[in-house]
Amino acid sequence: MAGLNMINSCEKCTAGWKNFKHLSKSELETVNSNRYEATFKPGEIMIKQGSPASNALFMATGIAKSYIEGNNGKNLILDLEKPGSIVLGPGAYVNSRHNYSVAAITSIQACFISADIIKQISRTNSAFAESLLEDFCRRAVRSHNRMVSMAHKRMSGRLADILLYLSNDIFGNDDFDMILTRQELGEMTSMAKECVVRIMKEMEDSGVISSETSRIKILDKGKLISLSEKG
Amino acid sequence: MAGLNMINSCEKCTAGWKNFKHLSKSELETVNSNRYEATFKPGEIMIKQGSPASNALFMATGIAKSYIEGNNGKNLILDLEKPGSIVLGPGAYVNSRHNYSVAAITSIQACFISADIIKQISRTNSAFAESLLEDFCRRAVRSHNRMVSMAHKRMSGRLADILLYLSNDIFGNDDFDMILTRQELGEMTSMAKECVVRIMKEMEDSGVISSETSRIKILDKGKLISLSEKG
DNA sequence: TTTTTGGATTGATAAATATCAATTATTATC
DNA sequence: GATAATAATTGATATTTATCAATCCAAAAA
Repeated sequence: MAGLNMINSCEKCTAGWKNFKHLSKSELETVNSNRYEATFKPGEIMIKQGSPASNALFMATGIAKSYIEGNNGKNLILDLEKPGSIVLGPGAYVNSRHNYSVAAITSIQACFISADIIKQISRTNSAFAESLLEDFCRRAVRSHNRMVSMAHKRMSGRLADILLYLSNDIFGNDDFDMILTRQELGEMTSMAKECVVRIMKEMEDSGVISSETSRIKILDKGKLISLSEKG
Repeated sequence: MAGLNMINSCEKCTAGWKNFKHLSKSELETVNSNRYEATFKPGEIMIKQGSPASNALFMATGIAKSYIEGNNGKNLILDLEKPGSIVLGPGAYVNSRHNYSVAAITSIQACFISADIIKQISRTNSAFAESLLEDFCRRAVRSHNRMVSMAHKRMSGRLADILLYLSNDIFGNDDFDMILTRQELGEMTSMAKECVVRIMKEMEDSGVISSETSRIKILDKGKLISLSEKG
């Protein structure tokens, strides 16, 4: 199954899930021989909400979105997934179903890793188990921050939060490709796509960002932070 | 430290955290001899956001609220805590700080249990560690549901969700004391307290509930569910 | 290059929600 | 039980946000 550019083995994987550092050679080899590489084109669904949570998804390259499909046809983007992180939804430990979907934003290389094997190893390797706990907890903290942002802030504050997230956590750069559509930005901030456009225009008019549809540059991070804090 | 009515020892605790069933006699005794009972009056803060996450809080009796204190003086109630559940915020595994506060709604008996001891036991008892994971994951799933409710539903749908939660998950009864103030209902649904009043009045006028300020009765659960689904 | 298609944008308008200012219960305190 | 303090309620109004209906643009396909 190996052979693509970056992924020859878990051990040599340039994206390497940091939790794997807790694994012994033989444990890592177990994972390595039970993984399935896959590539995805933008827009393709990688994990479907409601399907059996039989696999975790390791992100080797590219960016994906985790999102909940609401019952009225609306989506809520929970988070973006970047290389080096593993997507093992909490459903794996609750009802063995994925409680959200994951879809490729960019082209993606990924590995499916059996959830059973991850659970199995976590039963015999406590350091690995603890690192799993840490992963879930980090997501919980982030999820709480998202909730506060959405519950307490008006549109400009919410959009500021997402732009700061993209800049600080996803790209590590104030100048980046806007890989999300206006619609998706809305699904991440709980606002209509038209409102995304309008608020971004306001930000551009006031010199906070420069925006060229598919490219964003943060010109005044201080102002953006203050928009976020003002709410 | 023991001696109050319900709590003589972890082993005999009538509220018993179900995860403790995975503990050996001696592990349970370790927990038992390292717990600190406390009682709280309504309104008292049990865990303060930002403080060191040195203890988990086990709920023996009563109801508490977990809530995030936003920076503009607004609170967001994340969830209610009821007897038998343990409150070990994700911060314990992220930055060793509580990332939300917990306060008593009713009178409460609780035990503080050292977070270090819980972590320690989870390192040697994998079944217990897995049950901890399950707890965190259950909360994550619930948190996702809350996010969808808040992001996709209008006020009546959000309030319907909370009333159903109180009825199904907290009291197990369609007729219950409304232990939350209108303000708190608002902090749970992201709406102004005046709006809570108005929507509840609408529900009463349309025969969905009967409401007497501090007592709620769900008269037509079908309609309430349909309000929740309509969004 | 031309056509097609889906996303982006704009303006006008409607709907939802918050805020403000009183007023009226309720509950707690003396 | 009288009084004070807190919560609930109400109506009027302002703000925020969503929706609708056209266009406009830009990338992909023919």
